[in-house]
Amino acid sequence: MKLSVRGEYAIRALLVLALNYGDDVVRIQTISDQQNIPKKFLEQILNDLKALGAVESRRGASGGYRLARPPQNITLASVVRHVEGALAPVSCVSDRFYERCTCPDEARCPIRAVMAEVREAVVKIMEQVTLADLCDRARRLQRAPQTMLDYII
Amino acid sequence: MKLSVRGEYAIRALLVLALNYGDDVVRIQTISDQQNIPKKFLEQILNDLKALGAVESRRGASGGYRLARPPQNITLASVVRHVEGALAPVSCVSDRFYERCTCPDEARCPIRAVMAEVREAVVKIMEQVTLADLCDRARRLQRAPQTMLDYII
DNA sequence: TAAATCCCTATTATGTCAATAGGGATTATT
DNA sequence: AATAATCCCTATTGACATAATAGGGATTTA
Repeated sequence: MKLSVRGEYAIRALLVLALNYGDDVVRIQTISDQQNIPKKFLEQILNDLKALGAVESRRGASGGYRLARPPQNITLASVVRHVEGALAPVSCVSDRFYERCTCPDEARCPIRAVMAEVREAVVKIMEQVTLADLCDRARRLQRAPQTMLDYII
Repeated sequence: MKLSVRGEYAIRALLVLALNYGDDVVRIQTISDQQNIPKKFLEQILNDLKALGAVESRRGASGGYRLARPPQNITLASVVRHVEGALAPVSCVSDRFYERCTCPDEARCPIRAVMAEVREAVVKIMEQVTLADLCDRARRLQRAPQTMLDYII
């Protein structure tokens, strides 16, 4: 039930780009510094996100990355599915990454039914939250004084 | 966002024991056959579940395993937490398996806030569903004709 | 006493993950 | 034209986790 470090880095990097949406491109080095992400590792991840159509890049001196689409158009679900794979806790309830499991009768497996509910709950959140939402939250959290934050989570 | 094979085996084995709750003990071999689980691997898992207090065993000829508590008393959350660890998608939002992440400001991390929501959604289901619920579902699914099952998921 | 079980530890094979390495291609600036 | 700064691409590594196997020991029943 875990997101890999790679997936987390991808979201953190996209958040930086989303916060700079409309401005100039952002260098890998900058993102790496701001977010404590190993630069070379981040290179791979950002490059991979181009295949998703989430980011685009400019090469050469004063090059960098920016979002290829408006932030309200990029969901967490699409990002995680692209860099990690299934959102479902077991692949036998996954829509796009389905694999048969080793249980004797999949159609009558009660565990599968529960796992399908878990999947739905996760997907519902991840498909609904966009990079624009993350930006909103980030800005709201930025304004909140430290003493308030203790009570939010 | 994935359950390991080990965790899946644990639940499948416990389901078998729950369906036989009140009867005699069940041999590893029987569970292994019914559920297509490698016997030696299953040994380790069941033994580990004793530490959780979920199962107890009788040794020797005509030995085997049975639930140590009523099935309505054993939640999926407790099982998965014991054999796998955190239910949370990232450890910085985990209650019992908390670990600080590498992001610059955890208290103001908007990603963390979303991940906390995902955690809540998963925990809500996993803490509520017990082995007794799985038994109910199993029996209901057993009665359903094949043609109905196509429409359930 | 023999057979069937659970019990325990060690080992292995495989794969994944996170990161590093090393250079190539492109572009802006001087 | 030269230089420096960036992105681009592939390969490799080291560490770790996972899934399983192996081999015997302890216990109980028949």
